[in-house]
Amino acid sequence: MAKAPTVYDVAQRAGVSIATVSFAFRRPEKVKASTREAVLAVAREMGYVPSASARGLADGRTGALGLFSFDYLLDAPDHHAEPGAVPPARPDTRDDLDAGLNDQLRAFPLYVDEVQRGVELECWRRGYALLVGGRGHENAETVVADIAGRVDGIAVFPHTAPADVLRRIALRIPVVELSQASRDDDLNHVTVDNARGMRLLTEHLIREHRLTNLAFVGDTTGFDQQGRFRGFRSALRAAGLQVPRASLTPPGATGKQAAELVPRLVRDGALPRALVCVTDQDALAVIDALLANGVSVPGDVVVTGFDGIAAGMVIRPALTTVRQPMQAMGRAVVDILLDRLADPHRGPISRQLPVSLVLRESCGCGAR
Amino acid sequence: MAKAPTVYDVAQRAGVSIATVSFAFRRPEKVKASTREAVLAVAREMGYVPSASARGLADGRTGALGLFSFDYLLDAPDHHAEPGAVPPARPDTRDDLDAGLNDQLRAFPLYVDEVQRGVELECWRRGYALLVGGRGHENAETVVADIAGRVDGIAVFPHTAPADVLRRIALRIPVVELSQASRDDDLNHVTVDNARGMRLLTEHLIREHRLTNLAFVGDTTGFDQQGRFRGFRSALRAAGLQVPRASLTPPGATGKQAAELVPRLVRDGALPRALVCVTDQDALAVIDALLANGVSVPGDVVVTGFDGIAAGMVIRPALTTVRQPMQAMGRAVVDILLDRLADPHRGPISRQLPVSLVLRESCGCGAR
DNA sequence: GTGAAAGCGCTAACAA
DNA sequence: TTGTTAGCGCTTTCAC
Repeated sequence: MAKAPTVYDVAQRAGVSIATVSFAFRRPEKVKASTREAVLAVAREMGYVPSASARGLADGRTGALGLFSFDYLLDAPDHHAEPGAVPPARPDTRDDLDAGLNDQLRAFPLYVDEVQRGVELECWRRGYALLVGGRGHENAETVVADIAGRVDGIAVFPHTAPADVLRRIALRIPVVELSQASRDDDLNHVTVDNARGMRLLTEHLIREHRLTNLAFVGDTTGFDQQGRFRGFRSALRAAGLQVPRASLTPPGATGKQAAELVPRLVRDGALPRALVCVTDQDALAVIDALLANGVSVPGDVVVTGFDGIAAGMVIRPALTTVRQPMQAMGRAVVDILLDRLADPHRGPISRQLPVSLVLRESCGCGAR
Repeated sequence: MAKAPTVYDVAQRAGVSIATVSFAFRRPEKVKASTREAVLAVAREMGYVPSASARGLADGRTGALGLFSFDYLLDAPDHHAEPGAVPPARPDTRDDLDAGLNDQLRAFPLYVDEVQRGVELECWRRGYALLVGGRGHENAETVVADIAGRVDGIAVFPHTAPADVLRRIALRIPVVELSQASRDDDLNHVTVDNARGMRLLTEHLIREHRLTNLAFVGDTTGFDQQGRFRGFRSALRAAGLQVPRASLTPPGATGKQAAELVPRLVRDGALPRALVCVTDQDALAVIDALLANGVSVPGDVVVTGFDGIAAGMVIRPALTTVRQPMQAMGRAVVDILLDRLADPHRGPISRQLPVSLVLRESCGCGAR
């Protein structure tokens, strides 16, 4: 690994000053065409690659945006394998449709992946690089600060970093959080109309499927989840139905906990006619548990989700849900970040993108 | 957006020198506990975030790895939408299973996504940030050099950047290419045994399904593709069957071109009994085209792929293929990069991971 | 049109 | 244990 050639090396070899080398790259119009050609030729020949660190230091911008993401796949089957580990030598003839629902669904992109895809594409389109970080085995606070130190703006999923850390970071660079805005953070936000989406869905269940006994499943801790629960309740209230006070699951419940709810409800004969889940992932886990307990979906119990992840269209019965425009949300994140970068005096920006109902089999619509 | 506090600000406020501030973060053991606490407290209070650019400049390392990727999704339906564009207001009741195969398959992760996932997870696990770039609307050469200037090591997919650009970059930082090694590049490589995988698959078709008239479909330009074609041919040769000289498609053919092949073959009554495709994406396109032309799969024509992408287990008939351990390949990439970083004197590393046969419906195995 | 030189914020000798 | 200081490679203002 040879030492990298620098502006000095190029300048010397080309017989010009370092300023000219720099200008040849950044301000071509300020350099006579012939000198520019000569400099670029020498640079190419020497394999000169400008140091982003030096440039970032000099002009105060890094040209990169950051995304601090989940690592929900950390416990995926493949994860703990050593990089060089040797899988079984004989052909894998196992039918992967029998491989267990969870493992199977892990093969599909989830919410964060879809959003990340949008962020990536928009970053590249606008000429920015994207620095992605996720909390691995380390301290989230350290990692998010580390990323923040490397970029011109950063996006975070909700509940991934402590609020005060984000607040401090937001003092220096624009931060977009992918959730509804809370009271008065200085962050920018990209979100959807959670309440409306869930209200539309609930109304559909009530009006089209004539359901009257609906329960809510999943964590309602975050702002978005609260919005969804609110939408659920308002639809029930408007229809004059009984309005549950809370989700069937405790605060902070995971999909696993949602699934564990099922056998209890079955045992107690307390299954409602519909289980309205706060996310697709919860819904998929619930459907899996219901089927495993001999309960038919949507025959005995209707199940719905929220997000619109790909796995929902693969599972049987296919999942009725509320689709968030995940990729567009990722693009909006970048758009906001660059807006704020272009005009630092602007206040926080919040963008709410529309949701749409996706009616499939699990509510009783469509082909069985 | 306030100006970011620097070491100087923190040092002044804490009444110490900048070296002490720096040490408080990087060499905690070199600073008396009480001063360290005090410094860290001040830093936290002021919202100090160290500048990665400055650090990178000073110590010559950035703490990030790079991945230069595809953007094969650039023409996805969602792509050209403006970030704030408003989708239709009414519920989306369309059954997305009818939405067109291609749009549907785009919802699933492809080869590069799976590999990228592995790179991400391993980077995070080892405490590195990951800078991802893809060729957007810009010059690939510029972009890959730009990324290279920001990281300690970089991984690239084959054919994404000109060979001489890579060679120059490899002079400065370790580069891993995700393909079989060519004659004598100085790059590191992560790959699979393409020839063996394709030979196993072809042997399966010959022995178990008694097929004798097999053709190869897809681009054979790259080293990996060549290996697959070689494996295909060697299986045919060993079985005493006729060995085609070339792929049915011209060099550089895309999945679209592979699909366009189908109507021609149908019209000419020249359909072979099996179409062995060089990638899953080609195979999916071919299956789609066959079904659209009223040809049954695997009844009339057997189709196979190579890669093991998720879409292959969703399509009907489910795709028989050769699975690459994509996530493990991503992890291996990072492993190699960090090895080379730790020992710069080491020569290029090539790691070949094993493949496995995945027998599903499209070859005639399993449930129809 | 080109060059000299002053930083950008941090790290790590070396001094104290 | 802490402080001083010389870079790291680049951008950019100001002279020439």
